[in-house]
Amino acid sequence: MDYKNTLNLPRTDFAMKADLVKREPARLAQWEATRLYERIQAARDGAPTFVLHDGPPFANGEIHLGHVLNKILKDIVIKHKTLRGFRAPYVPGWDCHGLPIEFKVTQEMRNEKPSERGEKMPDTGSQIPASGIRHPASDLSPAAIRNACAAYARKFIAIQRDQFKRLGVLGDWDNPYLTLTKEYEAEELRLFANIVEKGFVYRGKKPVYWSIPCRTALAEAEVEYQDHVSQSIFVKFPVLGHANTFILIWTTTPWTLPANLAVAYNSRFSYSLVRVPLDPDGERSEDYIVSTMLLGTVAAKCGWQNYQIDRSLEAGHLSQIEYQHPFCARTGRLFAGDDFVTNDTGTGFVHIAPGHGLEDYGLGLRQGLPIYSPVNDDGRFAYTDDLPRERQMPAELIGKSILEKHGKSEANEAVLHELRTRQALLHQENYRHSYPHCWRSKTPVIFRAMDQWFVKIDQELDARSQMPDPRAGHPAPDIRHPAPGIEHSTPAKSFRQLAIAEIDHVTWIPDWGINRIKGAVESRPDWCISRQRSWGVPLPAFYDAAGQPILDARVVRKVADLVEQHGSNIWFEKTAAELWTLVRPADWSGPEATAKSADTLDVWIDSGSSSHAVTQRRAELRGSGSNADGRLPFQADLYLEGSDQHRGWFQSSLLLALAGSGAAPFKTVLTHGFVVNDAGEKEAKSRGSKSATLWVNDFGADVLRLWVASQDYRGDMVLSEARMLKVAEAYRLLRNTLRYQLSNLYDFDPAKHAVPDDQLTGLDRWILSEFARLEADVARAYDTCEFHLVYQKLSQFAAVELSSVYHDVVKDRLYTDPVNSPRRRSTQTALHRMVVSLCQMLSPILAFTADEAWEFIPGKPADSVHLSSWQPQGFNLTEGERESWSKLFSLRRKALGELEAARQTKSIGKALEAKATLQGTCEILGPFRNHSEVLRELLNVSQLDFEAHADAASSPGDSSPADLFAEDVVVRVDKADGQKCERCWHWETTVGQNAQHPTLCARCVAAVSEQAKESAADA
RNA sequence: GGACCUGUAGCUCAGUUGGUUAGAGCAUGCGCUUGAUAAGCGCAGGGUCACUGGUUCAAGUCCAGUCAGGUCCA
Repeated sequence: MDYKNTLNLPRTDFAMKADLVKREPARLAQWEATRLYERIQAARDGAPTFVLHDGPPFANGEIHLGHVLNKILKDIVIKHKTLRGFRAPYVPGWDCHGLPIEFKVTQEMRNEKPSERGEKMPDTGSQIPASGIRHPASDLSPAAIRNACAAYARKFIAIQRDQFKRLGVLGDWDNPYLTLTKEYEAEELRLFANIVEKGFVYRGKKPVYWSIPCRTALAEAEVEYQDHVSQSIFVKFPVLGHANTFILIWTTTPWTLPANLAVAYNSRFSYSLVRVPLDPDGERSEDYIVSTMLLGTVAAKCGWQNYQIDRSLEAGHLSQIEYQHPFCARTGRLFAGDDFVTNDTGTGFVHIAPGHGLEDYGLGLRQGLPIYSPVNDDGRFAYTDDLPRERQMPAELIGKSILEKHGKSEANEAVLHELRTRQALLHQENYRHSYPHCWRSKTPVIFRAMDQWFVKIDQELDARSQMPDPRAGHPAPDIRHPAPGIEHSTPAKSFRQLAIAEIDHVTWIPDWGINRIKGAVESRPDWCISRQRSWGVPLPAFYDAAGQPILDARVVRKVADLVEQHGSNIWFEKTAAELWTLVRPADWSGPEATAKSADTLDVWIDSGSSSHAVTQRRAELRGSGSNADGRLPFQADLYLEGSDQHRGWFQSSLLLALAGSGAAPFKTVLTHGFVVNDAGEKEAKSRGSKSATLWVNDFGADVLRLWVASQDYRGDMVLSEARMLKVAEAYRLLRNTLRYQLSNLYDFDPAKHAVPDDQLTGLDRWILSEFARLEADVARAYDTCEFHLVYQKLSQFAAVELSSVYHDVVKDRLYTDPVNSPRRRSTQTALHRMVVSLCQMLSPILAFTADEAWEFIPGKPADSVHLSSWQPQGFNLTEGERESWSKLFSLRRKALGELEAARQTKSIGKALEAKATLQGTCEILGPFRNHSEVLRELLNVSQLDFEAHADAASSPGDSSPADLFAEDVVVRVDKADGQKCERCWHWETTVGQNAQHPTLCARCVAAVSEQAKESAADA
């Protein structure tokens, strides 16, 4: 007889081989077909909400690993919150405007239809690719560019959406938010109107990056740093009232000298007045002021011989000095610039041209200097209205071009000539450094002040910008902090201070995030929000006949209404007069508009407005403004992005929401690091890194998701082939754990067979108590968003408590006990509880696999694991149980050692061939004797014997009972008695005693007979 | 160059308010099993806790500096 058929061997259709690359798309299709996301939302109707607001990726190109990391982390959060019973909607978004798209599109348009776009190619004066952006001097109409950009963005939105979905990210993919929709643009303009109304927006002049060949301002993202050789020069600036005395300034941009209006020193440095002989006998000499620290190198470079230090000068002296510009008819003064005047190169004096540098601009602004930038759009010297013409540069310089050709520029040469003829140039050398270049033309960019629109950060808040505290009026015990309103506490002086105060009302994870955001807000200059671009939301300003700007909140709101109806193209399609007629307030008393702004808004205004354009506008996201969810209408519970967004989206969102509505748009902000390769370097396509989609195609989304969960995202996350192979190993461990449990539940119906807690066997009670601890740990790790701990806890539990202990031990009872034996059903009860909860705990991470396994659970509580809710239940053992398990496991460790030793000497193979004999005093052996069958199971041996010797022989003295175990027990391993039972493989002395079943042990004879009886009864 | 972050076995992570010979899983090696089998079990090896100084009776843990890597800025 083949007794194998009488065993309850495991069965399941849950495959061992994951085949994720095949299986996942099928499951995805099933989720879509059954509208899983919508069903989840419906199932959570009325539940407490948790709103994670999606930061919009740029709708440009395929997704990369950074996107993968970010979206999976968000999805883990959403799925976890859903699992815990929250209604956690996820509305994905895309950032659609901006130069990268506009550039790509205009390039394509030019390449596609060279004949249709007119033949006049502006003369750029250098070898610039014809495709370079030349807007506003463009030959393409804004409307045409905008339509093409929109199509381009939508194309990539579709591509990215499918790639995100493939990762297992559930969300409202049919209704994402796009910054290009008219609803979004309208809300953005309404928020902008609030900010205008409160007096935050002004028109001013500030240096921006300017690409001469492309004739356009560039954003930060559009410049790239490259090595460049500049002319480093030391220039004599005559000190007024002291003949033959000069400040020695240093610059690497000679062409900015005509714009010089001041000189900066460092008030922490010491300066020296140095007398330098001009001829060998010292008849004639000149006095120079330089930094004492740099005196040595300056002297060496200038070839000074026999110079003497006359005296030292401190900040107090320097601030008194006035100097004569070396070749312009004007004078200037010295100011402290401690932040940027360094002691490592130069002379310790930096020449200041407020129209040509950020630091210069800042200093100029503080000191009330004009933002003087005598350079035109072509990059040539030109007079401006900032200074009387006679105080500006000599006429010979006008028209000289700054753009370098073959490393030289007319403007630099002319300035150097000017200095040489006046004997003001003391030293000149090549200076190699990294310098910003235009990403298109590859030429060095210049800093040039232009009229731009700004959001003011530092100016004192006037009455208009005082905002009612949106949190006022609610007792709001749920809101952690007292309201920050100006009227409620010490008045904040500036918007910057207000923002920094508001940062304290937000939870930052990890906690150092607060330093990053504060640093960003503290150091940021006024926000330049205007761009000379087509692909963006129009900056809804007008100009009157005198060229004075008109920006009025009522007008902006009317524009918003127009945009809501027609889309923002209307701004570009209609004339200024037509627009003005449509939006002019009835009671308008200001000057009439004659022109409209051609600027668009910075894309950071786009994405930064999403708190209002999305969270507040969409019903499923909107905060109640009450204690129910503790959220204001535009507030989300969580923003989750890479740490680079402290300076980006976190900041723009914070500033806009605060300026417009008086509070931060998020309650918690969580940030993560970046994906790097094996060598710890940033992953980049240019380095030949494997694309995100390839990773998915090679390993499956769940393995990629497990990789995300496996590492601490607070630091950088290493992704490599080798690492993924290891994660795949861990995946298999988890999958097999689920498979083992499912395969032993094939005949289990929880409704019929579940055993109550108090009737479970000791071993099952033990594992359930361990499992309860795991659940508590995992729940805590999820709550604190430490997913790597979830991964560690789950995989270690699967490996240790389950695979090497419980699953291994329990096989015997599951396979060999009669189907309905209380012992087997007890164990199945435990397995069933665990597999339900394991699937749930894994489901935020292994979104596909957990749901796949879920299908095989008998009597599962919901259709999909993602519809289920998880509430960890405790499971308490009695104190006595705890104590005895602790003893039993300690003895198990010891016995396994002895069994291994026996295996080494080949006296046994597997443990079932062995008989273990415990030797010790009666007192010590007592507790083990009471659990002898449990212990035998734990050791997986066929027989367990006890040999007590006299207590006196090895008196443990006054040890407490808890100490009385393992160490004092000797374990002896022998070959088991009797013969191997064919059915259960135990060695038993009862084998051969039954005539009908001569190869079975007594226990198996009973089991077989019982089963035979049952099947007879069934038949 | 500045600000911030990270640095514990080959890999991923623990390491509670500083307190005995620094832990776990995976991987590796050697065995066992072949009724979870492209599975499972056991045992073993493997760490100057990045480096250097300091505080302390005692430092992976606190302080300072250095190095390497990252992010953001210049």
